Amino acid sequence: MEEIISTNFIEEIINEDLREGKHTEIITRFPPEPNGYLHIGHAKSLCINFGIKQKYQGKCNLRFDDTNPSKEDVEYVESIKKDIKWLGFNWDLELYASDYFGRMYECAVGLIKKGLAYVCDFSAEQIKETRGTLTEPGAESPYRNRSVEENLKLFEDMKNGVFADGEKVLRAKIDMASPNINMRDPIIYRILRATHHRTGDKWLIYPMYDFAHPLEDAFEGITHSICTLEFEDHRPLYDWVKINCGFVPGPRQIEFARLNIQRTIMSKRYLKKLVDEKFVEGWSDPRMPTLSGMRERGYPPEAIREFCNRIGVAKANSEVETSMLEYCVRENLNQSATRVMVVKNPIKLTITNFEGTEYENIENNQNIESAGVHKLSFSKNLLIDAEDFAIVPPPKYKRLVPDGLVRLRGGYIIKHTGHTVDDEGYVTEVFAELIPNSRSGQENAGMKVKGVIHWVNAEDAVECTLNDYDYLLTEGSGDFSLRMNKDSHKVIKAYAENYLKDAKPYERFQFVRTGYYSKNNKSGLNFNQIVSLKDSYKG
RNA sequence: UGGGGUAUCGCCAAGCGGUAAGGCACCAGAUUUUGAUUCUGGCAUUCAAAGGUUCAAAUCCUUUUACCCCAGCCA
Repeated sequence: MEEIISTNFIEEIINEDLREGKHTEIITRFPPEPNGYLHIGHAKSLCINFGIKQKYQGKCNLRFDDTNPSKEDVEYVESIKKDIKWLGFNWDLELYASDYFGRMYECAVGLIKKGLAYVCDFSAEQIKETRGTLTEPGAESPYRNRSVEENLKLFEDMKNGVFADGEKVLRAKIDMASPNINMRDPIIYRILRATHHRTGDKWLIYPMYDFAHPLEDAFEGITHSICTLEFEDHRPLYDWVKINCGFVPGPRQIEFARLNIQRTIMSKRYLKKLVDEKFVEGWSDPRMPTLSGMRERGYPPEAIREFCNRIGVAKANSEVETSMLEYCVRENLNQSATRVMVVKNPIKLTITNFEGTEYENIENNQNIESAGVHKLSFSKNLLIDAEDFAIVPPPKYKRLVPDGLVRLRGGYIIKHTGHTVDDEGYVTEVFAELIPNSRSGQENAGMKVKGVIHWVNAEDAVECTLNDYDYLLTEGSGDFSLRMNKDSHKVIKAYAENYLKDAKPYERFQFVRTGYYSKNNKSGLNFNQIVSLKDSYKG
């Protein structure tokens, strides 16, 4: 096989394994527990695992790690599948840890027969008490030296429902004095009477992660089992199970640093709390950092993948700035989104020297020649955004001012001639006259103007709602208390070009900000710059 | 205090003994009918710190420091 250039440490490991002839095909897996929706952190793992599949022309399985029925639900398996597809990945095999319960049981029996596992009668409290501490060794259980026959019988009884939940557990017999707490006779099977979303009430005992995971990987012939850093301490146990159940050399566990994004909640537990306590409308609320939430916002899946490529893979804990993600979204939308004019806070603009109706050709996307144009009607009754006219302009203001000139994007240059204000001093209507022959290509088109503003024809503009997604759910500085504002999700009423009327059924527009008007505050995404319809990204 | 990890620009991140890639952010300028895009230029004499080895060290050795993870019958 020809040498593959590696771009991160995981690929380096794989390359070395390949060089040493350990494998002929590389197989990875994405193993979510169906207890919540996928979020941007999972996207990183997805990109790593499916990226390896693609790079080495191997395989990547989707395996639901459903070993704890008390937390899992089919709703989650469906959402997970949908989100992975949306992100653009195709798994080879769709598997469930629960399909292996029988084989896992046999492996446990095998361990007992080898004298490497025993049934322990300790209560949860007793196990905790005898586990020792970080600095002190644990104490051996008095049940540790039961005979193989007795253990076999007891374990079978556990399976057959002879005992109550928590009455007994199966433990691996390793080393209660190990400095690695995971090796202090870890529990590998517990009794749990809960209806499993796939196996129903067939099983009363369920394997623990540390026992189940290496077996799942081994059963499937996974070559590289990629997980996050917190499992580094579990690797000795992973290998212990693998070896003692007879899978040698078997899969190799590799750990990488999970993704953290500045001020973004990335823990399933807290995301679930937000959903359960109705801080949001659900897992797919556009404020959520879930893949489905991002889909609702109009984030293209390609942008998320690009983000994952750019942040890289390493073992150092890090926290990526949100500007990195936003950049990827902007970069993609810049090349794909149809530009549409939208006025979010409308004031009337009356053109005093124009009658009738004309049509302007609006470029769908200036960055793509083939994107074409669409028509926008023009009349004397227009709407512009309140922010685009200022009686007293702030410094460096580039839009309409009293007696000033400004270009209506895609149309004429206009000159301010007057305006009216209400009792509180807010502008209610602006009057202007257009400069004849000032449209693109015409003789007066070259006039110097302050800037270019958005507008819509009041006579046929459509009302729409926009998500003001300034607000991604964020944690308060330094703590995870759920004190974000419930109202932080603004849905703005706005007016858009009539062109959008027939676009597609939609409830809300998503828009992306490409820069704020204020120079020192342009880290966000820009309102009237790029508009993408969320439906265009429905996968 | 036991064990396992990690430290390279504000944020990610290459680098694997031969004299600090790249991206984001930021700054300056040019183009521009989106204050966008695009384009050009600037942004680590220094790699957590201190010693040492070497002609040569971010890379090797020693010591120190900081941060992260582990005591669920969760994953």
